[in-house]
Amino acid sequence: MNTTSTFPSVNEQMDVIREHVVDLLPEADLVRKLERSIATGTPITAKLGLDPSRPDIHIGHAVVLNKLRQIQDLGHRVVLIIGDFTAMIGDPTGKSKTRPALTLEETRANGATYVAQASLVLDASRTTVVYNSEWLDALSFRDVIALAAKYTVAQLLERDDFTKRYRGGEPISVHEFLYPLSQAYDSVAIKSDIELGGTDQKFNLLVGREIMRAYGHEPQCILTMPILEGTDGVEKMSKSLDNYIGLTDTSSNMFGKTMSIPDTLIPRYLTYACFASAAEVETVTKGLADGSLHPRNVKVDTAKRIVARYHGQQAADDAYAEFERVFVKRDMPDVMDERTVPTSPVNIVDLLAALGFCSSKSEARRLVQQGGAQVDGAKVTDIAEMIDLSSPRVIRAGKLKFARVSAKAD
RNA sequence: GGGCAGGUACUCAAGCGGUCAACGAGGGCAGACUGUAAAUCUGCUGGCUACGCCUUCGGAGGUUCGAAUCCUUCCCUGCCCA
Repeated sequence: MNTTSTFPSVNEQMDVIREHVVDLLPEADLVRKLERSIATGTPITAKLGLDPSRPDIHIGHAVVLNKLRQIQDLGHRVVLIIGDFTAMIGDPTGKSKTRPALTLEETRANGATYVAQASLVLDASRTTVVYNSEWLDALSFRDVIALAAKYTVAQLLERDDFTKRYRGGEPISVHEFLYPLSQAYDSVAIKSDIELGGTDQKFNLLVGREIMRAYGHEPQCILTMPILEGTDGVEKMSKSLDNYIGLTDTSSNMFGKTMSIPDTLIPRYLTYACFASAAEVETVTKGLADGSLHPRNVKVDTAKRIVARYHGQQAADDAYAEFERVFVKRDMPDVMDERTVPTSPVNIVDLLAALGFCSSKSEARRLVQQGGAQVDGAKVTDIAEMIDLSSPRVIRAGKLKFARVSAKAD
């Protein structure tokens, strides 16, 4: 391996790493690590912990992944830690639906899915994937107590949500206190130089520093990225809130979802989903404020860039054309799911439910009665209407759901 | 271990023997208006073999013609005392 010339200068690296981050602590330590990295020709290790109970990645996660990619492009390496250990335990309180207990197979499968999606952003050649059960399973109860002895309850209560829940009289289980510690122990295990995460992870990342020090390691630096708001513009992007843009969403969906974000979010998306330069974002923000730029056009541009990032420029242009056709000219989409149903004349309500467009027949009934159902572009408002599917018809439910449906040929 | 306060639909939160599938708010969905934005307005928001039926108000029993509402017991949470 080549040595010192492999890496850009410390200043250049710091400029890249610092861009768009919320916290980078402590910068001086990172400078020192980078200097040593250059001197020894050794890449630094950047850590990211992943929760395998939710393997779907969206562009909110991609904010951190993009930053990791930048660090990789500087010549460094990334270690993805799949948190299979905690995922296998689940949440003993049974109160959190976000942490169902997974089997070993599930954590492996989800981990693989996660890595596959993360690879859309990361440079696989500089990425290592590890499972934290590897070392956490090996700890004895004695080890755990020794670990727990290195941190105090007062320190743990500094964490925002712990404080709030404690003050608000809400339950906090002991194992929840242990999670930050186990995550910190991961840092010890892989000797990370820097750990990345969303701003909501800041506390946990900092615990990693303390614990590393307590185990005689050089503490990691921490880097946090903002939590990107979901398409509703208020809540953080998440699968369970269904306000997310998935990395594997189709180009049209990706485009459409981006178009539905509130205007106020455009600069955020431009910055964190497109990694546009601060100068450009500044220009756009100004343009939007003084009216010289139309929000809709800026949003189109943003949507195109997001789609291009994951599907390529051609797909982005196509998605835009499609969007124009369907939502501006109110025409039919060019491509849509082809579906078949077993019987031919079929009741509209049964059809919508069978297609999965509505989760129950009652819901389908409501949709029809409220004028949200169309067949070949014509509204169907009678819940008793029978639809003839001997030839394919285009079924539309609400604004977004389309399918070309025919009766099963066999 | 003792005392007190609680556990209601996606969330918050009313209800305290029948008129309760359960007020209200938020969220969500649909429609109008738009730029698939925001704001606004309207309707809907447990399920079904629908003018009726079934399942829901922490769990299990019980009282009653009838319970989310009363009783017993169990589970869970918070606070205070030990």
